[in-house]
Amino acid sequence: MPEQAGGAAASTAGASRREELLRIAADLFATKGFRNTTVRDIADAAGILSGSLYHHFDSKESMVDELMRTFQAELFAAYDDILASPDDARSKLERAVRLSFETIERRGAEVAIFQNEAATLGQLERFGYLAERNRQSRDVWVSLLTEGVETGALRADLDITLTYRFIRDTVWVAVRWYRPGGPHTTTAVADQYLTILLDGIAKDHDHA
Amino acid sequence: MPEQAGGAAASTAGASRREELLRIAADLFATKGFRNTTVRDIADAAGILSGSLYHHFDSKESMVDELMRTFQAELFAAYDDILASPDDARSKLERAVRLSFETIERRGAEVAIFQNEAATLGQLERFGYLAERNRQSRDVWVSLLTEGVETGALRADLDITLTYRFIRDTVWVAVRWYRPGGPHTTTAVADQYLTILLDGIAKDHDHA
DNA sequence: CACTCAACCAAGCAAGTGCTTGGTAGGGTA
DNA sequence: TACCCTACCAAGCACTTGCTTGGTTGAGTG
Repeated sequence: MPEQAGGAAASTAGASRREELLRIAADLFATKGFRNTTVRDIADAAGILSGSLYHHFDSKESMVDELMRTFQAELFAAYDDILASPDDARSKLERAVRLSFETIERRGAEVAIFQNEAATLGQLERFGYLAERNRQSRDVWVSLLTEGVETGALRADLDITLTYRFIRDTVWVAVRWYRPGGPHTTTAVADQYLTILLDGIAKDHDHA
Repeated sequence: MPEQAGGAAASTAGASRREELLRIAADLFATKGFRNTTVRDIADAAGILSGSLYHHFDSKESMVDELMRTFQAELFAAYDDILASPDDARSKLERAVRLSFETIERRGAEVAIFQNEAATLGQLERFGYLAERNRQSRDVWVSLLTEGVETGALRADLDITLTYRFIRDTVWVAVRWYRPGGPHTTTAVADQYLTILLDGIAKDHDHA
């Protein structure tokens, strides 16, 4: 009788049922939005009834909560790795950029959810850590850029704050159009962006 | 008796009540999202009851529809101006970038709504023109970039499609953080972005 | 003065929403 | 055999949501 199986159920074999449901929810949150996704949507996609979700999770809210917490923990561990490395500023900046595009590939749903829902969810006390993570992230980029300017690797006339925002916007909003398995690899995308970011799109006449 | 006036009512004096309500709705759609904004939210902000909105509009959906149609018409008229100008490719590209940031200042709510809801709304037949406008916009940027490469103003090794996406993402997503009356003018923001986009953030050692 | 009309109110309906409650099936374990 | 535990079902409650309907008000207009 339980041979319904809506759609994306039998994918992750070894994972627990709970993780399986979380992934289904993540994909729906990412594509339809959190508020716009009903518990019945999630249940349908999993092939169960909506009430059965509450055997695994306290609430719909705690599903995003768990998704965001684990995602942020993973991401900032990677940031820490970069910051702790002995590389020069330019190399670390490059690594940070590449990390973003790779994260979009590996954790696309989580990135999309964070991009689209952080402002709304952040108003709830429970999700206060999202704003805190935002500050942390800004500090990472600003310190890398500042170090780059101070060591002479980057131009001295940059507005660090604006530059940070431009970079952050571009590397994360790419989640809207980047598709794993599509025409571009994350490496190709990162290469092209780093080329533009570092040297610009204008033809350098003085070199020709 | 009608001295309720929730909040942002008595702003546009000469405007008709209808336009006033549209603006209130636009601000709410932009900050809370379309689906996440209820007709009661809009009515409260206008100081009336939710049912009274239906004296002015057919539905909540037709409110966004009207907002998006007039916005797109205005924006693409400006694009056409740029395309029709006799300037060289680099100047036209600069104008297109500046136009985006200025549009964020003048029509911030509409830009935010389009950025956040186009994917969701676009699935409805009624909003099919949003996808069409997206294609038009891409064509504008791609043709400007292509002309730039062909005339030698831009580097020949650019991936036009990726470059287009990077530029589009950065100039439009700025609506998330740019605040009119804040620390930066649109001109300052556009100047800084054009500097980075054209010449990059790396220090050019060959010039020193 | 009779009439019109834009703008609104008061009340409520039908559909959808998150979540609860009490129960069941079936595999493992003492 | 008796027990337990995970994963689920069936039904429904309380609330929110977009929208409808019939009526009211007050500023005009012939």
